[in-house]
Amino acid sequence: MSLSNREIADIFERCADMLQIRGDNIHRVLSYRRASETIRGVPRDLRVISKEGALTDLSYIGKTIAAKIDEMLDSGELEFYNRLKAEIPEGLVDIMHINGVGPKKAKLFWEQLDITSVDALKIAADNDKLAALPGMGKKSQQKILEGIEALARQTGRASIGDARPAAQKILDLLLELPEAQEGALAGSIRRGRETIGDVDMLIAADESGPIMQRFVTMENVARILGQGPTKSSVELLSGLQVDLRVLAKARWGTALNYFTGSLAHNVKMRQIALDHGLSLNEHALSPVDENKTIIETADKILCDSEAKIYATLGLQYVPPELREDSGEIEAAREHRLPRLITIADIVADLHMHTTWSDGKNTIREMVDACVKRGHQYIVITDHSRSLGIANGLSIERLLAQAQEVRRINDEMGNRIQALAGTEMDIKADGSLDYPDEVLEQLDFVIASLHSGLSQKREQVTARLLNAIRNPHVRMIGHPSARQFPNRDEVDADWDAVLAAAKEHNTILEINANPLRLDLKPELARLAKDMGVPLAINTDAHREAQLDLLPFGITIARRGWVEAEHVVNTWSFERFRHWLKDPS
DNA sequence: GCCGTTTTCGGCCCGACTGTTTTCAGTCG
Repeated sequence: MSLSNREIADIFERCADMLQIRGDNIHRVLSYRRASETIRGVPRDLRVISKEGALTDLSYIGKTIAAKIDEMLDSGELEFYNRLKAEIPEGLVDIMHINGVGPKKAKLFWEQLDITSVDALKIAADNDKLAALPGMGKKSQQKILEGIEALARQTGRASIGDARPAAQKILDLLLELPEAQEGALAGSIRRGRETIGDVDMLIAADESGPIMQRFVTMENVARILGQGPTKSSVELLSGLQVDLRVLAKARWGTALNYFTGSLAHNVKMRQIALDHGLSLNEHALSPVDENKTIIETADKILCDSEAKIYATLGLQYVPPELREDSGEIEAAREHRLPRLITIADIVADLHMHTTWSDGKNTIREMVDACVKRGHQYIVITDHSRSLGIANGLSIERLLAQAQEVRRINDEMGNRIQALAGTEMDIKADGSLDYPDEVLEQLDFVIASLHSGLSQKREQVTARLLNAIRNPHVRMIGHPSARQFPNRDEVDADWDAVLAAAKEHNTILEINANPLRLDLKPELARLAKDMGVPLAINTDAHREAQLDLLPFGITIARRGWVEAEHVVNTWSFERFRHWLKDPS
């Protein structure tokens, strides 16, 4: 019984928590945390990487942790973890995840009151048992009760599709105040993570009081987690936590950089700053002495833009989406960062639905909506006959729709090119939903997984490969079929899928719908590196969803993707020519 | 436990806020 990447990452994270409760060296704890994060970001199967003997090529995976990974891959267990569990009750890890409780408090409750579960902690707090403990008090006890309630409310991370607009609304509200000079979203929203743990935002102002007051008294605030002159935190009724920082405009660059993260990127930036004899924090770059202590008498370097920080440290400017310590610092040092794709590069949308299947707008309405958005060409791609729940098209209806699309295309003249296509099911048995003689009558064929998503790896991989090898299939839609928050990606051999896509020049989609965001960035980056053609599409089921493209662009940028890799940045002439002769 | 343009040892980012203290420890990001 072997373990998946995610299970291995989870175990290392729990090891880190337990080591921290035990009071181990914090840097040893951090090593396990970093290893866990690295593994979460690895798109390939650890089993394969292990066979290649390349585990220690991954960042923060050394000999010791590589051996532990191998142990888990071989036996499905980790002796080290089992020993820790015998020593430290696992329930303490859950206790540690209560807001306001860290390793020291968890250990205190365990040692003093023999508390080893969140339930037991709640009972102790209800019975006023915590307040008398050293370092505790009535307020701390109350905070813990609130933290336990918040834990129950939490539904995990929010999707960027929900969090980004909600955060922008709050920021816009605060920017109406006369004191607010400038504002920006920071943190994982600015980096474009698919899911958001909490919201960070920044406002430049000389006087913070009125802004903080407005912030904590917004009508959708459930409780105030903290309020100070430079930093305040609230929990919204939706359960989302929002942190606001207010600072002077002259320090905008260092502050925005610091609060955008990621943590790992910041750590490397600080190291590089120290190499330059400078200490980097959210306020400034400050000269340090040989003990790395800030020289208070020396002039600090204030940065009102992020560009100034990177320039001062001899680095190319790093776009926020790349700031994950996944090679961007090294590339910036050598000035070889990619020219990331932007929304302006997109000239087409190759995946959308209409009332012919489960869409809400007619073909003509969608075509007009795309003209309005400036697209040069689009493809109408309704569902195929097996997807009954989505009113999938029979062969007769499919061919009738193709005629209708071509008629409308003629009507449109040269305002736009509308092509006839399909989003065809890759059925559970691996066969395709329409025969070749039907597919050859269409301009563009997408093949997608919608069923049999929990099949074994060999089966799913075989289905994807069969679709990729079909000469009429030009694109695989939302290749991993994941959906936030609940549906995991399918288990497939992505090395094999990417290699086949490269060989057959089959496009892999980056689906822009915030529920999907699929390919995920890590796989998009692998695909790009291999030269697999990509496309960024909305999969719109109604006109308004045509505006979801920016979410797909963000994902592509996180995958280091440039415009050239994405076929729907190409002119219609080039695209049409490529369809005929993809080599 | 990881890492190296200070490379096999000796480092490892740093400040704000809170609640408990009465100068600071714990937590968080």
